[in-house]
Amino acid sequence: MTEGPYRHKSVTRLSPFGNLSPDEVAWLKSIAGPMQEWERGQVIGGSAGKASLHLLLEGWASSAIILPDGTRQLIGINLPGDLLGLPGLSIAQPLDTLLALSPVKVRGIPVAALSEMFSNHPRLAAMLFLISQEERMRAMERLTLMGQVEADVRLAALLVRLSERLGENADAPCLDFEFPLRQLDLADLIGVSLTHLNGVLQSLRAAGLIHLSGRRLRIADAARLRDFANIEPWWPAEADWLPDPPDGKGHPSAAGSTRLSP
Amino acid sequence: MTEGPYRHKSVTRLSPFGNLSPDEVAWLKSIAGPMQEWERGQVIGGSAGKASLHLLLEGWASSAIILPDGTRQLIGINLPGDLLGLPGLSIAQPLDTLLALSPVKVRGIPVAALSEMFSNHPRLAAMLFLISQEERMRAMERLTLMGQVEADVRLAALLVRLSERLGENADAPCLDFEFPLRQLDLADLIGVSLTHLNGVLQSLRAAGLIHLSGRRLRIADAARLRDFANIEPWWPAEADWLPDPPDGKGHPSAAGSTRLSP
DNA sequence: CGTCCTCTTGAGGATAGTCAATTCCAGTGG
DNA sequence: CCACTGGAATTGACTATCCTCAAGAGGACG
Repeated sequence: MTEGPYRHKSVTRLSPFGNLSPDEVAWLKSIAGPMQEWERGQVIGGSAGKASLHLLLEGWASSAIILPDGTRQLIGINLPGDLLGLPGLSIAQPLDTLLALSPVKVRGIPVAALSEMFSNHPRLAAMLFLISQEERMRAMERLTLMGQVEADVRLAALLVRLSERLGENADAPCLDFEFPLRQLDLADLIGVSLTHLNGVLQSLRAAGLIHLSGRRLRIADAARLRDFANIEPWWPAEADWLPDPPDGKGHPSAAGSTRLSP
Repeated sequence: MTEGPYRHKSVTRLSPFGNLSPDEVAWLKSIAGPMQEWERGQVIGGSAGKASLHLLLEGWASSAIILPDGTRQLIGINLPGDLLGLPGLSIAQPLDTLLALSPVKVRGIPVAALSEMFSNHPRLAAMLFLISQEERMRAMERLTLMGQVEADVRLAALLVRLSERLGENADAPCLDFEFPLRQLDLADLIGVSLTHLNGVLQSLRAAGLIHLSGRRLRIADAARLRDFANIEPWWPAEADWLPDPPDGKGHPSAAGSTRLSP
């Protein structure tokens, strides 16, 4: 029972890049603080403006940048297993705020653990590095969509990526799932007004691409939705360059093969 | 003379987070491949679609995502000292292309060097990790501006951040500098059409905020420009958690103090 | 049965895109 | 010295996406 939450919530986010050794798993289990819970709409960590690291165990969250006039941009959707707060480490006055998009459970991670990870667990550090690059690439894609395509395509792309991530463990997009976001959250994700988002949502519904009601989303026509969004499936890289695991189990060249072999 | 380029082109990008030990500097000097040059508009590395790492020595570059219809989004501006291509490591089929915005000089970095860095130079790895987080945060800010403010403010913000980065070494924004970008590049950076960008540029000129002509940009009123852009100055974090340098020179708690002490 | 949150719809207006034509300017060659 | 050339910058007219303001409807919950 103590193994369960770790296998499924935190370690799975690292394991796509290589199987973890027992030492690595044990260390990961040792660094997280006590469980905390936050309600939808609350700031994870209690207050904005100071850096903190949190491992998301349950629920959906988002990093948001809130402008002086109160408007906000949601950067992306964070799912269980994600490590929240890394970008804030790089800047003296953090720009972003961690918001709970649904009721969430998190565990704090002390920043000192990062130092220990880089010193004593180089392979874990490299995996975390890769995950961060992946999230950076996701932000780049969202930036591109924001600048180059219209709101309806942006919304479709957001939903496609979300269904892909939710289906990661099954190696297939998840087509029917709990959907805690409000329309205002979607509007702040794709950068349009609530009024306009509503119209865009209606058009996707009218086209028979999605069904959204009662906090549940069903993707009615995944092929046409992806076609409309005009994006390719997202495959993680084969990370064949990672350092050896400390105990020598498994060849690094075999790392990541579990997900990528079709 | 062999020391010079490294001090000013590659190592300066890492040193804000802590002074480098001789070992670290020597290792950094050993990993880069031969110098390559590319013309403005060319794809650094020769062709899009395959991951590669390059250290930018001279000129301006940009990571771009090019959509099937030919439109492109420039993610950000890369300056000498930047390491290009990191996000591409995380995804099997890279989304982005590295473009030369001016004539550039780069040196290739083998991916295997990353593995060695994580294993044998943990402090350098942690610094590179932090730099990546900083670039991720920059992408997040640009995403926010794209979604929440209008084109003229986006352009102002872009120029403010650029002047800050160009003046990093002097601890003050650079207000008068060579500016190799074409208006089409600016348009693809802030996500508007060339026609519209031209109008926005005119309005900034008419307001007396900037002077741009003949491949040179002068910021005429830095205070009002920043006020118009509505952004705070960007200060790197004090990275007081980095692992110790291998030879024990200098305390980690003093790392980064050189830039942040006013 | 009211209250609050959320979702929905409409009208008018501002921001930004497309299309098209013109000017400017640095090279380049006659 | 001057026409030719191609990239870059500029301008205008028209259209479309998107925003603001406003009002109303549905639903959960006390």
